[in-house]
Amino acid sequence: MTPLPISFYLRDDVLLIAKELIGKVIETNINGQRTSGIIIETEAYAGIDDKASHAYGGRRTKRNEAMFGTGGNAYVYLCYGLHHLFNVVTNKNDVPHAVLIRGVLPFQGIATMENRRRLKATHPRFSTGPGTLTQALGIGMQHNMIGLQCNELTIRDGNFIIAEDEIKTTPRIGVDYAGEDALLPYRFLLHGSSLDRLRGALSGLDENR
DNA sequence: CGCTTGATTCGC
DNA sequence: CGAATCAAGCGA
Repeated sequence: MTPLPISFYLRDDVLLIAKELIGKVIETNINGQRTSGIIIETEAYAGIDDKASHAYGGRRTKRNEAMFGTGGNAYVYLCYGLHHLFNVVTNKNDVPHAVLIRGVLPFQGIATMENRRRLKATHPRFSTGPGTLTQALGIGMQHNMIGLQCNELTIRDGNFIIAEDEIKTTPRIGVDYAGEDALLPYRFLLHGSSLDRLRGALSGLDENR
C-alpha cells in the first residue's frame, strides 16, 4: 500500500483535505512494530487569518515551525505539558495550513497499541482523542517535521469508501479563545452509524494484510 | 523575568 | 471536578 501522494497535501483547500482524510489510514513502523488506525475525526486550521491556529497573525516560533514547511510534513507538539498532538501540514511552503487528527479506529498491530496505551482496544477512549491516538500509534516529538511518505510514519488510502453524507461537520473543540472563529464548522467526523459500519467491516478483515 | 494558559486526559 | 506538567505568549 503506497502513501498518499504529495499532491494530496499541496492543495489550497484545507477544509476539503480535512474531510478527505476521514477514512484514510495512519500507519507507523517503530522498532519493527507496525501499527495503524483509520482516521475518524479531523479539524482544519486555516492559516494566519484563523484565530484558532497557532500560526494566527503569522506567528512563527520554534514550536509551530513545522506549519510553515511544505505540505505533507508532520507537525507534532506538546499540549498541556503531557499530550502529543499530531497534525498534517498542508499547502505550499510558508502557507501554514494544518489538519489536526482527533481520532482513529484501531486497525493493525492492536496488541502493540494496547501495550502503549495500557488499555484494551475496546475501551471507549482507546484512540478517540488527539492525545490518545498518538500514544497508541507511538507518535512523539521525534516525528515533528518529518515527511509523511516515510516508512516510520505515513498516511495511506485503505480504500474504505466514505460517502459525503456520512461525515458530520461541527465547530472545533477547545478553541474558545478564538472568538468568532471558534464557531467555524472546521471539525469533521464520521456519524455514529457509519462508525459502527466501519467497525463491522474491520472485524471481518485479516489484521496482517 | 514571572504569570497565565492552553488544538487534553484520566481518576476520584 | 481537579491534577498533571511545560513551553508559548505576554506584560512588566
